[in-house]
Amino acid sequence: MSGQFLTEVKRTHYAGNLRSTDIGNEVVLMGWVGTRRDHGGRVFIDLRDRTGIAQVVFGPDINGEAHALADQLRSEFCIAIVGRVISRGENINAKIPTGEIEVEAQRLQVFSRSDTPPFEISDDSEAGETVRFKHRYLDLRRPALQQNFLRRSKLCKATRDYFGESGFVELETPFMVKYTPGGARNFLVPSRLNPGHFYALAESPQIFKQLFMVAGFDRYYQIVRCFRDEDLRLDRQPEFTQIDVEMSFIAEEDVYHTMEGLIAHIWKEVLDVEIKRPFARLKYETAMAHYGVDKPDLRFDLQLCDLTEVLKTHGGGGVPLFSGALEQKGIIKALRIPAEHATSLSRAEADKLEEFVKGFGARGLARCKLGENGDWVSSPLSKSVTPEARAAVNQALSARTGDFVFFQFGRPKLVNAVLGGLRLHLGQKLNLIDKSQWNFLWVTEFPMFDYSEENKTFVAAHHPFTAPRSEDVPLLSTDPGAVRARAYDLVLNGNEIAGGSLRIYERDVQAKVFAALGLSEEDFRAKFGFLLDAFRYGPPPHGGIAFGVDRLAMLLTGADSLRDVIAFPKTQKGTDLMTDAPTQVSDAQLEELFIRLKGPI
RNA sequence: GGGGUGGUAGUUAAGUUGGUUAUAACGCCGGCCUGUCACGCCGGAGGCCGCGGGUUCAAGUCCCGUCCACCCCGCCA
Repeated sequence: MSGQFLTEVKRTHYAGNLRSTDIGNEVVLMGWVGTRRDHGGRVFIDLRDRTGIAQVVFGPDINGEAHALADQLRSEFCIAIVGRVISRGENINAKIPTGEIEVEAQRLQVFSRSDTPPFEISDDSEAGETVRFKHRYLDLRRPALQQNFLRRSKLCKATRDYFGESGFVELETPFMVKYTPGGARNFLVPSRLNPGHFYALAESPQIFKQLFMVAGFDRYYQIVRCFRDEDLRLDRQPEFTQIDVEMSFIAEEDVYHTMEGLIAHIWKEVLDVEIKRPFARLKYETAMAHYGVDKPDLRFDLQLCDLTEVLKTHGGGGVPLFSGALEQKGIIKALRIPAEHATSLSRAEADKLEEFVKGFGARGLARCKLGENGDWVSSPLSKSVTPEARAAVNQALSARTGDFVFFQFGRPKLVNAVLGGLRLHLGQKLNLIDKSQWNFLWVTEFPMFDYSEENKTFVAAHHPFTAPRSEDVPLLSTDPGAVRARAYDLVLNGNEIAGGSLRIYERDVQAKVFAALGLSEEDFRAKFGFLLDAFRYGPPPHGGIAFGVDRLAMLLTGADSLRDVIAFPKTQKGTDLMTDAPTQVSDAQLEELFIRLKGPI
């Protein structure tokens, strides 16, 4: 019957688009029943589609049959309305865009009825994520979530338009690829045709996009799904989407310029916001020194101060903890909270910060408050510190009366993580962040290698095809830890939204990098032989970058979680509450794959 | 792998030093209502207190274990 209806009647308007200019028109709307207000002789419903809601009114004087049928309408019934747009006269609802009009229902078609939904389909709904994810198709009916996905769609369209007009070629790469060691843990896919052999799900199209450059496509992009089997977070899902880009015959400036253009285009198209270019830049080393992290949020200006040298000259300043840290070649850094912000930080709250930093693995959080005359009050440090050291520290910090100072000492990695985390935490807690800003920042000159304490070797910080800065190439054999890479990240308001590098295309440089990683050419041949082979045939200089689409969407929509911009997200344990994936499989399926489970689980 | 928070009606929450029949709001069902838009009024139904064990005369409440969800650290080239 409803099929017959649609051969006769077509939708003429979306509900949310109706305005007073439509008054007098016959319209056909299709959508879902929101709230229902039944007054007997007048029945009102809110008809919702993806554009918004319009009020529909039923009455015996308008159409008796429709009015009688409207009595049965309930939440989330899927219906069509044929009616006339009329003015609401005095009864305007200023809260909704369609509030000046309503539709007098001449005809009501019920396509399908609905069970009572498990939660209210509304932006005011207080239902938790667990129940919403179980019925995600209903959750996705909520206007706020629909707006997120409409915006995400605009983001993708803007991206394709920009690259299309800039001479980029959209190309696809395989998801099922060869397992490559290092980096993120891979999801594995067993090969039925090759028992005992496995594909990996691509953690990124990295190597394939480089091969596109070897092939001569010159400028490539793709909006592509990537897979990483690592622990999840608010801003991390096991499958996520990247805007993947690679270009030939370029240097860093070409990447920066082209990607700033992309960002500006996206912000203009999606938000109608003009983004100022060029973006600010910060060397990795400076970012770590001043902010303790490689993705600083520069919307507020608290900075860390390195006191290692100052306290060295004062022999630890009389503080046993400091001198102990210095003896073990640790560093000492401090975060100063100026008095005007510190006043809103009560003693109890400052105590709580100790618990906060312990989450980062800190033993504790030494702190002091600057009293009159620069003395340190309410601090265990005040008794032991020498007046000379105290004065020197105060000067290094430019500390004034009423300021709070937090100290951290020990291994550089820990000190920076703790104070960087504390800086961000206090920035939020003390309301120092200007939320109206879009603060873009290039972080440049990342180190080539991290030292792995576990394996006692250097490992690639980005990936092993990242080009070193040419002046640092000699250091590859003498001091790998000091080699800087031609790698860059794009940071927005403290979120890493993109990362990339120029790649190695010269055999001798690649060999030196392998050597620094402690890998023989043989090792690498086994793992990346196809890439090395490809590079024997005239590889162009090239480089690229990849953006996290989900994070971009999250920032563009103001969503609190990646889960609000991914249609069917997974829980923190990687399960799908709607489908129950992952599940166990039958013995027959395992048999076919030549897999035996190691029980019991 | 580690730390933390939570789990009570369809939903969101309250539940005191362990003590009668486990509350509320919204939602739902029935009735009434011609201007509501958080409609209103009258009536009603609805519970494996996450699961398992223990302590006790008595457990939503205390103890142990376990599962699930969320947040953070490690991890994410």
